[in-house]
Amino acid sequence: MASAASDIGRMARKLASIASLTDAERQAIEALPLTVRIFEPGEDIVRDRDRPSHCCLLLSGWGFRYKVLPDGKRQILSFHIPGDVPDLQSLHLQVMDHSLGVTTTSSVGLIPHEALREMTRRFPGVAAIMWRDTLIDAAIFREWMTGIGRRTAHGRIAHMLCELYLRLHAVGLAEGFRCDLPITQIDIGDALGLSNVHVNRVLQDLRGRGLIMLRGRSLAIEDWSALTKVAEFDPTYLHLVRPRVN
Amino acid sequence: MASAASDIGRMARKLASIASLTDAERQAIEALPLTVRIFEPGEDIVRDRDRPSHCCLLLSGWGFRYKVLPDGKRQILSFHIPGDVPDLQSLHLQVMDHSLGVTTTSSVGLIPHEALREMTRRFPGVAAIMWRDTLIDAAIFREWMTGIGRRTAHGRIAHMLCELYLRLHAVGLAEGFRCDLPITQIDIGDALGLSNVHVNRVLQDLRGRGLIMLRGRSLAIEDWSALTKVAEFDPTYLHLVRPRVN
DNA sequence: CGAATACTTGAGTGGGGTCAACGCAAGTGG
DNA sequence: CCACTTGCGTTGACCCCACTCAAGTATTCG
Repeated sequence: MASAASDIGRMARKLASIASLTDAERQAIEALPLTVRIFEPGEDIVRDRDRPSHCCLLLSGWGFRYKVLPDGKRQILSFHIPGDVPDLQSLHLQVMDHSLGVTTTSSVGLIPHEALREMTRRFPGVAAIMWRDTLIDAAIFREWMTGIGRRTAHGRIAHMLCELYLRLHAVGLAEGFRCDLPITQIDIGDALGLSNVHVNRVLQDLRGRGLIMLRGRSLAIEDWSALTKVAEFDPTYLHLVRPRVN
Repeated sequence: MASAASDIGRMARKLASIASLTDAERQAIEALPLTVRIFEPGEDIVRDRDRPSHCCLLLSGWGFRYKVLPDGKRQILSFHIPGDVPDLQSLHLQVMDHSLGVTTTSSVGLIPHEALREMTRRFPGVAAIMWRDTLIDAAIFREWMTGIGRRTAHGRIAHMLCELYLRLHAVGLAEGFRCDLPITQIDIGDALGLSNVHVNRVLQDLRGRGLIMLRGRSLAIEDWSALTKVAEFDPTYLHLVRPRVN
């Protein structure tokens, strides 16, 4: 099906942004079987303690991984954009230690573990790239941890905006320092260990200082250089093959 | 060399704590070439931005990974105990995005990337287990992130003590709720996003309430059940094959 | 156009930070 | 074997960043 082929092409494009793919490898990826499902905000794709038999390729919309503490506090662990496979880890960790949800109506392609395993057997190069993908995932966790532990609220928020723009840019989903940002201020707070109230005040400050424009779900970075300075942003940790902003 | 064989046996034991190994796989691991080096506290094994050609197997002592922000603030990302390969990721991420140091005089076995790659080619099962190891690494990052972002200082510290004891126990380095804890209160603070002053006060409180005994570098957990309660500790995220405390 | 959800603003508060001083133990070297 | 140093642990006083609570104002969507 033409639509399915182009759908899974997103995954190839994502992987190509972090490593180089041979034609054979790209074809192997594009031959993966895919069952498409739509998820609505509030719905979980996978839940804490599940034992999934598929991985989820995000085709459109945004996903996020999160944990909920006994007292109801939520920590968002990562945001995911089209092309990402947020639960690739489930290939080797049977039990989910967190949940996976969506922030907007999203289209998700389910890929059976068995198909992925078969591909890694036949194409060890793809296995290495997928391993690399999960390692970059971990590198982003490390950077977030550093932010939450040691950065000010201003630094954390600025840093997150820089990261998201760069990741969107790397897969062709942002250009000219503009992008969609389909997440609420509550989400941002839960991702950065802040209250929504404080997120709001900091965003207003960043707007007031002319660093960003943010209305509704649309972000424009008006002064990239100043924003990266506030964020102390260094993109090394994203391990992109071509880490350019424009 | 007999000593080298038993040294690298630590790695096999560690991997056996998170997955089952066949005899052939265990032998392949034990055949890995190893150059042993001693590191002193304050010395770095690998530095941010390095491009290592070896991985480091920790043989004795404790290691830790960390980032330093421009203003000098330090965030410790993980602690590592004998049997761990803290920079396994460097096999697929050329540039280090953080540093690796030791808290005590430590003995480290350097394994050439090429030897590891050769092993993954010949033993895809070992490759899968090492991949799994890096995934558990990431799972621990997620749990720490959640702690730093959403737990109180008491919860964070209690949680860390539970985790470290369980990991030591899993590789046979702790028994009877007692273990060495060769890290300073400054280290704990830098790991959990707290000041050393506050770490000190919380530790005193935990001692005063009879949950732990901590003198010098030796920890005894006097009330495991109460400590896990304060920590809201659930070991699922460690993905141990046999997650028992005793 | 009502209902829900997100965003905004203000006032008051507290957990944990900072600063500074001191105790104590383990080197270390003369 | 003692004087000096160094690093870690401990304590007190003060304070601020970010939280909580609460109420009001857009948006969005059926």
